[in-house]
Amino acid sequence: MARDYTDIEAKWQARWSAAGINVASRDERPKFMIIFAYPGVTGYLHVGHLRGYTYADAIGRYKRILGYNVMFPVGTHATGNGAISLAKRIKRKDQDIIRYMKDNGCTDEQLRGLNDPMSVVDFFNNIYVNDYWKRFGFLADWRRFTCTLYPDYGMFIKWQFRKLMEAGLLIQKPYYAPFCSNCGPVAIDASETDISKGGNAETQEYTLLKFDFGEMKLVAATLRPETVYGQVCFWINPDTEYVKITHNGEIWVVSKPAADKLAMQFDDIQAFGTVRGRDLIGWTCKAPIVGRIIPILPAKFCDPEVGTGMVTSVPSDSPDDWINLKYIKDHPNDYAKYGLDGKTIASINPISIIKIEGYGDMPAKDAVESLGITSPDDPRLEEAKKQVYKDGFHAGRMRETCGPYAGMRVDEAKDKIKQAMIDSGEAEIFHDLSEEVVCRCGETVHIKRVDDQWFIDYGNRELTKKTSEHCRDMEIYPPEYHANVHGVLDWFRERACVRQGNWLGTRFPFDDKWIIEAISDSTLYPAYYIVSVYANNGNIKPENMTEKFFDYVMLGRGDAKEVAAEAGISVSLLCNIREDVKYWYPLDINLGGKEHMTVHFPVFLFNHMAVLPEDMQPKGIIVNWYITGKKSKISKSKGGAQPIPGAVEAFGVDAMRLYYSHVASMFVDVEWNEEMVVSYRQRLDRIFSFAEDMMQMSGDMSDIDRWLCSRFNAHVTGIRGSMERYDLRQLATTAYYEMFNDLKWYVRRGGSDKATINDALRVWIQSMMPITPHMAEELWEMAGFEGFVSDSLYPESKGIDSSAEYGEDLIRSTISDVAQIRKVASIDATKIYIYTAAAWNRKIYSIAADILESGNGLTIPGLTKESMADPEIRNNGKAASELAKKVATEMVRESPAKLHLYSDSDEHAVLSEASRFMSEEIGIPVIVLSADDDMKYDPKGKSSAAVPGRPAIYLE
RNA sequence: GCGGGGGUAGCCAAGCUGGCCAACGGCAUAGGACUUAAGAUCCUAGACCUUAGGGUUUCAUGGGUUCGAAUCCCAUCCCCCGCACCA
Repeated sequence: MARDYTDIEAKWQARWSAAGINVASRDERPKFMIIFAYPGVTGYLHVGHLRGYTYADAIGRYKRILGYNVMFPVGTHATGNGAISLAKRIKRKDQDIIRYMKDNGCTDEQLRGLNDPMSVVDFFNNIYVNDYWKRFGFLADWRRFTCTLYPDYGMFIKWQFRKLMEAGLLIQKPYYAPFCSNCGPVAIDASETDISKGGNAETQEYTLLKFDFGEMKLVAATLRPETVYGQVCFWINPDTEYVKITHNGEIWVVSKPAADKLAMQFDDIQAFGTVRGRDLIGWTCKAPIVGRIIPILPAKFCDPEVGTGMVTSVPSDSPDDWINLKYIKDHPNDYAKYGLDGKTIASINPISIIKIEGYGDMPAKDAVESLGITSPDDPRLEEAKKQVYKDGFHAGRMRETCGPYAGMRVDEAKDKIKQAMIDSGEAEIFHDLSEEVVCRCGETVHIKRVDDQWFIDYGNRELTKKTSEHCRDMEIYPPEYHANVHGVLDWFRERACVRQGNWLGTRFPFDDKWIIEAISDSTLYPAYYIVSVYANNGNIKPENMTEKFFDYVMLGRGDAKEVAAEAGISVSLLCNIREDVKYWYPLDINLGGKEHMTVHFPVFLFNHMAVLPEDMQPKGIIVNWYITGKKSKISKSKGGAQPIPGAVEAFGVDAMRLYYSHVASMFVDVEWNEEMVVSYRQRLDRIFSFAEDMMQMSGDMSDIDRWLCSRFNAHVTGIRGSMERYDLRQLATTAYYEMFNDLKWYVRRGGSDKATINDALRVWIQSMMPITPHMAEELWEMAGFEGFVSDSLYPESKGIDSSAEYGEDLIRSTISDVAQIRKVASIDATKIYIYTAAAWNRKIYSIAADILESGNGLTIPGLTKESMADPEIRNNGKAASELAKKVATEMVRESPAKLHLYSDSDEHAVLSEASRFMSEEIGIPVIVLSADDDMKYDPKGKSSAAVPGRPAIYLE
């Protein structure tokens, strides 16, 4: 039973390749261009990644048999520092990485070659193409393969940026970037590519509040500038040594780490002295905005590493402040050593500033008390703080103590108060990370102000509007994303598009010190696949790819002769490429994982709109969800996931492709489950054997042949309809279950006609080809069909034979009714009598059909009256009026054609024909009689219950 | 918080432009066929009740719209994801 799928796969992959059916060249057919969002080259992929890629191939294959000229190109994205850090780690023989590489099949010899980033990229490019995509039977046009680090690709990116500049979408402004003093800019993300600690850190915006203290200013950093009206004291860590710095003509006092951080964000910071925390305590300072003179108190919780190491105190709304102030008030004697007298301490009283539903005057107090916090060291203070902040920010209103802001919503007041203080010189803005971030080199990462950072202006109103409008006409799946993408586009603002430091990528064309970052160089690239084939075969070199060259081939700008001369290529080549672009673009489908919904897809759309004309805008997006591991996403960096070569070996490519396609819709995460894959593989085994058996049959035509043809025509219509929506799961259900079941029923019913079987097999194999192409080719060949099924043409439906289907349904439902009666009545029958309905019954259906056709509407009185006009019907009196009533109520929404099936079908002939079959199925002799037969055997008078579609049954 | 998605029978998972739905399909389960046996395969059953093909109650919970709702509306509870220089 077990087949060698590996051999079958290899055989057909080789034949496809030899025949070049994967190659996409311009011709007269309509085109279809599909890509999947290329993966970043960051290591080995696992079985989950192949899900989306497989969908792209299956869709491409389906379009191919519909007669489209399909282009399915692939590439990889290697921009960034992934390859750099991988190469570094291999070079320094990092044990984790060596083990990871070896576990995935990398040999020692290969490892030795992987000590520079480009070797790493080439190594993985090779694996992706050969071990993954080709191994999965993809009909991709391999000649078009490209990678973001190829020089020719870089020329295209430079051109893209020149066009963005031309469109006024490149802007420069200051930017606050995570920065390592050794390595330059670093990326902070959960996968921790650049850093060794702090992947979840966020950049936070602090407001620096300046408190007059003699000629100096004590500077506190706060995330809640709206609470300044509640300031009643000032916290300083007595054990910290603070530094004095000058900035903008002012003298500031901040912690030493804060001074260093400030120096990265302000140009003029000069440190010139120190001041001990304990020396400041007991004095007073003047709070901004309120002008209140407040005492300086000691607080150990002031961390010199956070903010400025000084904190303004708003006990009404800050649980920390509340509990600390309470502690001091309760233990005034402990503070005498700081020169604080009890009277001063006692005079400090919180000021109520924010009204929140469900809280009293002092939200901080309520939060602290409801959690039962009594000590300043309680770790639950963090929770209390979050709760108060959250409730206050979203549900709070400023009280009358807040001057001009009284009555305002807190979220609104926050920005206004902050801005007012900045305008009056009482505050400035400072950026800091929410937790410690450490660079891979060991240095702590801080936020640095970059003045001349380049951004792509995705906030541009006109661009957003045009892009958003275009999306309405696109095919975007799932539909939820089609609805939601507008929101995502609106939400986009400027986005930093270049960076410096440890980075592989294309140099920014307007300033060489910048390198284009990883999102920005992977948005317009589908168009480049049209050109890459000419770069790959050597017809055109990177130096030929001038701005005018791309202007001509992408935008049709300029004069062919002049452009060709300038670029140094022939006019015919130039025009040929231009024709290719006109033929292939726009892209029909860009398929990618759900992680792309908020970043890649929007910028993909924006860049197309910004650079290319109306008729080259993308037509479709499909988003696929993940295959996950137990409990968590199987991550390529974590290892341990099922490696692809092993899985392919164990299950076979087709079984995996069927698994991806059928186990769930595209739009839901699925937990990887080997048993499922095995069960799909078994289904393929069964289909294989069954199809082989069918090929051996050579019987005669019978009624069941009409039925099978009709069913398969319905399936063809169904598949065509589902695939309009790219619904591969429905395709799989039809091809691997419904069609299979129908064929089994056909055989069970004695079907064996060679011609019918041939037709059915042809369509069946074609229907399976998009998902299990290798098996399909094998069967196609065994059945003796010409050429490749991958290269065949899918038929149109030849129509439905509803009377054949009606007859077959009648037989099935009769068998099922018999079974049910036997079960419920627990009768041990020895013979079964089936009575078909009397002719007058059918007449009523016929009359009902006429009424429906006339458009008068089917009603009980209407049908009864017309029926009773017929003497034969009237003779049956009550039974007739009952049936008329039943028909009128049940069939009121049916089509006349359906009613005619009831009235015109010769049920007696159908069931008599099938009586032997039914006897075999049921296991007891079945005798078919007609209610019209006066001489029939009918001891219990059951026959009168027979109606069309439902013969009477008597068990004896 | 903002934005988005979801809760379906033992498990996974379709359906969700309202009626063809007791609800596709798979896995697991039970009965039968085949077999010396096991396995594989095939058929049948599958919420509950029912001695004639019938009935009753289901699609997170509670309301509502409708002749009719898993499907539409409202409220509640619970789960998941994205929030930027990260592809």
